[in-house]
Amino acid sequence: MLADLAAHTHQRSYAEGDTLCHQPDVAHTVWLTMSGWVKLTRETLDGSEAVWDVLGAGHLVGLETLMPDYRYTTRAVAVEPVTTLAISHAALRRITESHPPFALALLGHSLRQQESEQLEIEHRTHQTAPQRIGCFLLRLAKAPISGSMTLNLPFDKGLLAARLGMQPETFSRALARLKQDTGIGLQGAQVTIQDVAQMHKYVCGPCSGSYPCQPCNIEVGG
Amino acid sequence: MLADLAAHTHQRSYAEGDTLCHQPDVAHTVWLTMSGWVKLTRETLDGSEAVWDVLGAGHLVGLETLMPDYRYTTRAVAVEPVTTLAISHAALRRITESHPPFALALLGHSLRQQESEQLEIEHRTHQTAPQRIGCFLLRLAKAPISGSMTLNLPFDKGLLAARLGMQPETFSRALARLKQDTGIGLQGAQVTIQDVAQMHKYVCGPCSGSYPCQPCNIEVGG
DNA sequence: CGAGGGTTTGAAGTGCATCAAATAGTGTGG
DNA sequence: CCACACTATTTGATGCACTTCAAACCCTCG
Repeated sequence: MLADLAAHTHQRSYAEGDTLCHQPDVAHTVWLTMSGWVKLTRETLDGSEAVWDVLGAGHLVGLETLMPDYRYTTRAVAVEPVTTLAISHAALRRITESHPPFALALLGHSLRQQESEQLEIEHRTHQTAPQRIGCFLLRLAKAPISGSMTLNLPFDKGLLAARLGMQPETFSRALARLKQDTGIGLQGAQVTIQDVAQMHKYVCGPCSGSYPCQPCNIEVGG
Repeated sequence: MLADLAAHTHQRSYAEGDTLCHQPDVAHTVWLTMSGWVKLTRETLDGSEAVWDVLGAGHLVGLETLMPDYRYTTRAVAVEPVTTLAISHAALRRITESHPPFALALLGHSLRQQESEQLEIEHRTHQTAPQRIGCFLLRLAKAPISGSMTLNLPFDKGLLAARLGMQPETFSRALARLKQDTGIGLQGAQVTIQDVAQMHKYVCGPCSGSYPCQPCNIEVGG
């Protein structure tokens, strides 16, 4: 089975700005991201573009196309140089339908993804902008329960703002507010969290997820 | 296989206010709703309760428990008298693992559910309160592309407000605003949409979903 | 050096939440 | 059948968070 899958999978790279797939197209490929960031966007009826998610390494792009009508529901664009494993859509469907353990693994993936999306709704509904940024930082860092740590914002602030569902101006002000409220250090794209436990307390009150907020799309490796 | 499933499934009814499952409990049952409304809620860390969804007939409650650690992620409470098919969690897992077509069907269900949740995020992020109400009405009505129609709000306005992620006061004002903007008729819980096409135009601009907004949890029958 | 995109800052406006209170509606016991 | 109690809903007044429009600043790169 693995051999079969491998036979229909090829490594493929994309440069910054390259498009993996367009929103309403019939699927030909499903990707497993290996490195780099991929932006998922959707076009709204009134013509604007909404950033849906930004995926790091180890995520599947286009899995929704396994079901009729086999069309991509988002556009995927490389935000920086990206390497992927490109899996033939037809082969993936065939293998999924013929190998029960594989289908079960995908079911598990899908259910976990759902949990992640439910948390996303909680975040957008109940967290303030500074809290959403802090939440993102904690998840990005895979932060331990306590202590301090330094990390770098993984892509530019404008995109991060869109990913968190806010305007760039709001992001800028919210980050300043977060600094004021929790004493984080800011130096360009570098952020230092003084006290992870305090940040958690500041951030996680409105959510139901137990910390650390497991289901997070922003993960490097996996 | 169906016989096996049926052997571990029993019809079960709940009165208004009865709890089907609690948030962090290990699963024993998965329910298929047959009639009545079931409210899904989550408790946040700071102690308040957030309404996650309100399910009509034909929906699965607790499917997320198929994956480790086999715990319910929400609390489910009957909002009115409810009838369900209660499926043994152990049996469902066993059948899912041993019957590939069944696993595929669940995978399909899960992927569609994901699509539904993605639309929910769009709604909460980009629609105004009046638009969210209009969107709900259109989906509730399985509205045709044009014409007019009358329908009844399926449960009380306070719960509906929570389901749509807003305060009761906001709901009241937003409904009045929707009347002013689109000329709907209001008489208690009865709503008359004068012009479905116009309502669609008023409501759907900020979303990417094609109308009619298919993935909707509020469906009677299924 | 100059152009252009990313980022910050300022000022004003919108939408929703919150607190408070009035009103409508519903079920109960008398 | 009515009065009461209680809840659901509406209405008013105010505040906060985020958006929007505008402009300044900064930084990189040709």
